[in-house]
Amino acid sequence: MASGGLKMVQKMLDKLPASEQKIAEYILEHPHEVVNSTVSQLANVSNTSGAAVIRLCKSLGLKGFQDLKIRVAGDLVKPAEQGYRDIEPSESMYQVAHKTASNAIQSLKETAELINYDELQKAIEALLKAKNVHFFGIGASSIIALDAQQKFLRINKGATAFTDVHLVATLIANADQDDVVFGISFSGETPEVINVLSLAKDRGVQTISLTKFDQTTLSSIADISLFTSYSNEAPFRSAATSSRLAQLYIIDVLFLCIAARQYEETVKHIDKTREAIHFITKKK
Amino acid sequence: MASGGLKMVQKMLDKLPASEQKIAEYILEHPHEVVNSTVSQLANVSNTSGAAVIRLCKSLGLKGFQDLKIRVAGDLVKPAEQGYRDIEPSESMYQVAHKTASNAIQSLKETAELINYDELQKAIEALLKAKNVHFFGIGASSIIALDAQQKFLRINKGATAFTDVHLVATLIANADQDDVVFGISFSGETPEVINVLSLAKDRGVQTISLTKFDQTTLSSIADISLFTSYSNEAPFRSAATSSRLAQLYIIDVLFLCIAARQYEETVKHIDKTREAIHFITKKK
DNA sequence: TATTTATTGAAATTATATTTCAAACCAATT
DNA sequence: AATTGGTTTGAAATATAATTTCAATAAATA
Repeated sequence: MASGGLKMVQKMLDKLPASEQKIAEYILEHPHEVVNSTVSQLANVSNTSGAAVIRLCKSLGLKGFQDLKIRVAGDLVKPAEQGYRDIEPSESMYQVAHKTASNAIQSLKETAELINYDELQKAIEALLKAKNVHFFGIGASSIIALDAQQKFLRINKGATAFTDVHLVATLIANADQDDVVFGISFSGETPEVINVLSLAKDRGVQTISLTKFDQTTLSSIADISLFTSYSNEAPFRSAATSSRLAQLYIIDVLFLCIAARQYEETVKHIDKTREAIHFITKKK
Repeated sequence: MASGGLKMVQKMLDKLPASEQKIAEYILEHPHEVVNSTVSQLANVSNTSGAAVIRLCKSLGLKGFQDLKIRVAGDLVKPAEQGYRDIEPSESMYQVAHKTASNAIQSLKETAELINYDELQKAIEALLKAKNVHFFGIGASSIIALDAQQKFLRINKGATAFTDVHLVATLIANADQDDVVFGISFSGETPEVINVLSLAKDRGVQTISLTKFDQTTLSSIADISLFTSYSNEAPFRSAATSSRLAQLYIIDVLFLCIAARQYEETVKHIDKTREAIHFITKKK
């Protein structure tokens, strides 16, 4: 469970202010020491202050210093991971199939580890309360939005997934106070998605973002930010393979958490959906 | 490094005084909670006192409570669990996230194992030769079709993914001899998809199916059949979670095999695509 | 240059861990 | 049954650590 602390530190390293960076470097170099030290000890060895240590924890999206220690401790017992491998010219089908599977698995594992359960909790509460959820993504992310829409409609939650910015603007303009706008963009920098979330925020509509784990414009705008694992893009993966599975995975987790929270009701809705589809199909 | 905390607790269990034993039992039953709680929280939930908690730590030969937490955290980082498990009522977010991940991983592994490389080879040849590929799926599978379309368009392969049966019939009526109709249906029994593939076959257009691994109507109709792992449907998974990831995985494998076969060309097309998107985005 | 904005660590505050200690318990002995 | 000596216990006191606040400073922007 709790782990991935070192990965978080690594990822954020060059986006941090100087003092936090010094601490981050120390952590990466001496993870074993960190696990058994206190805030002020860490402040000392890295020539900074306790406040900076706490700030670093928060910058990483963690609850506090304890949380960081727990996660780093988790990293230290884990066997070395396989890592990502890109597809190369004239590779055998067998190799392609296996690399693809192991990249996907890697990505799922990392994404699961990176989940911030406080944010997830907030997202679930917001989604439960909302009358309508407007999913919005463009390009590859539009597919994630559609998938999410399908899922939520099945449990009788109003959901939209248009890709037309004008339409989405209309929806937001008329949105209820409890509704949610859910922006999806792997890079977190897609202008259309940023605009849509900005609009929503301006109108006081709640926003959730789903981006790669990073300081992205989108995640900084959103009230609640969810993340998938980040992996360096290599030419072929850029056509979005594992990253997309990770996004779908997060959607699944949201859906299933909500489903688990209202178990009986969900089962009922899903049964109704199934019957309805059966009815349509038989009719021909 | 730091781990084995749970083992220590287990070993000592019956040598401990009553109050410490209660705490030890709680730790063994709820290790996840323990990792994120304080001395007094643990004292409360186990109906003892803070002092007893500290005494337990010392009894185990540890330095203190922090040390215990770190070691338990280490124990919790275990390799992904095996097998499928359905979501149950009022499950914790953490459990949902991990069950979902391990189900997905399991499904991907199985699907990779099930690949028939002769059929895959045939599918790749057919797709390489085709001027246009018509992906067709309904409901959850329509999303897989859209994903496939996006991928193939990126490498300059004509691709459609309509859900309107009339439109698809039109496309097939006018299809080239080398074109491919690609039917997607997890159950393999969706009437619309069966009809579309039947039509294609009747018109002498090549057909590929993607279904669960089973004797399905769809796979028996298709010239080339591809499969994802089959797993008994439980109420919640029926909302298609892992099965859909497995379908996307197969699409990825197809795409990447084709990409690997025409490496230079693919890289060129993907670069062009990226530039085009960049251009559109900048324009505003 | 003036003005805002971000970064920083010392000190205050708050939370948490640990120790102390008197009371309660219990088993063995008279 | 009463006495004794050793355990065990948790409330309260204390010590330690984590977190927040805030004013000073540095960097960016106008």
